[in-house]
Amino acid sequence: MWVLHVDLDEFLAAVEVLRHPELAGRPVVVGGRGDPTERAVVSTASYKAREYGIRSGMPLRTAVKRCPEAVFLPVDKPTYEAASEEVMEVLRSFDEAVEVLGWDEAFVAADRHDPHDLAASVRSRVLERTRLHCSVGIGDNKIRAKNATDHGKPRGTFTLTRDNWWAVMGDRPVDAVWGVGRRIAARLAPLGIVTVRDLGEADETALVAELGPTMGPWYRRLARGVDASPVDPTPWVPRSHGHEETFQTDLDDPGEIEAQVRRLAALAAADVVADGRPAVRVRLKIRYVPFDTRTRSHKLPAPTSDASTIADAAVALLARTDRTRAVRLLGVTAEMGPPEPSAGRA
DNA sequence: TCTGGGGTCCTAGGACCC
DNA sequence: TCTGGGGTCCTAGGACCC
Repeated sequence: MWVLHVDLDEFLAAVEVLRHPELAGRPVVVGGRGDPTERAVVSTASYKAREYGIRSGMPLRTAVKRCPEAVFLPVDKPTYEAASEEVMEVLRSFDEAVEVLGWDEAFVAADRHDPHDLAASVRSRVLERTRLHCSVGIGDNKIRAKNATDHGKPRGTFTLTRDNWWAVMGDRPVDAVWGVGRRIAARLAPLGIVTVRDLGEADETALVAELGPTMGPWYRRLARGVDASPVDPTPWVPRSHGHEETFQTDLDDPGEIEAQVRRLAALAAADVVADGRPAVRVRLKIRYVPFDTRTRSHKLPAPTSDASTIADAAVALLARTDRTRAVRLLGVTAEMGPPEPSAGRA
């Protein structure tokens, strides 16, 4: 039993190059509103831009310093969503389960003895029908397939199984594993856990002491590449809808802050209405200057899709924050109830 | 490297109840 | 009242991913 992890190469940049062919081979940076003087970060840098050290998550202002001649383009969500949907349709055209992970990646079940032909077919059919290149990780489970893709990029295929897991991953830093980030890596380092092998062979009680009874064993399993979960083709049901904004200029006027909270709440409420499931909780996020972030949340007395109820709840949360400090970011999120498997009693 | 915007999931502490 | 133990709900925050 095999799993493929399909990941588009430089996805946002590649989509932009399709409609601006003259940009092929140039350093292209997609992020924010496409203005490198603004507060925003890189969503995707083309491979050419990466040669200058530009990476996802980097401030645009840093990116433009590294490569002043790069082409900066705004994030065009509807276009990428449409391109993503085309790709996912191609993946579903193979008679296998497809689990979508994001705009540019998905797992595809490969229920056969040899998955390599399927991997090759996926890459060629995606290219033929969408003109987009992708890389494919082949694994004996989802975790190994996901980790394999990095080694296949760009435009390639790589196979990771229990047989070569330690040889390929063992000496890499712990945060090379999908699901282990810089924070966990920093907490593990003092325990002498630095490599993937260190984590996979770590004493479980030490991990439980540091990371808790659930997460400790979970991270150890990740580092061993152990995963029995199936490719799940169930359509995604969102748990929440939110909007947030980092302001180009910090906000210090309370009236303006409240107006912005209402604006963001209206956007979140519109998404809730479009989703067709009422909100049960409203969360306010506020990031003060220079960068410390607080959240306040409130369970609504009753589920609602009413925009003014949601906005009033967000403003009530704002009243529970420090209103004397300058504000860099505001966000409002509406959480829906858990997806209902069937119509229960009220 | 002066640090976006969309999300998900887990943990811990306090309130409250029996 | 010099106060046990278990369970659930709510809230805030942390960590991760693309």
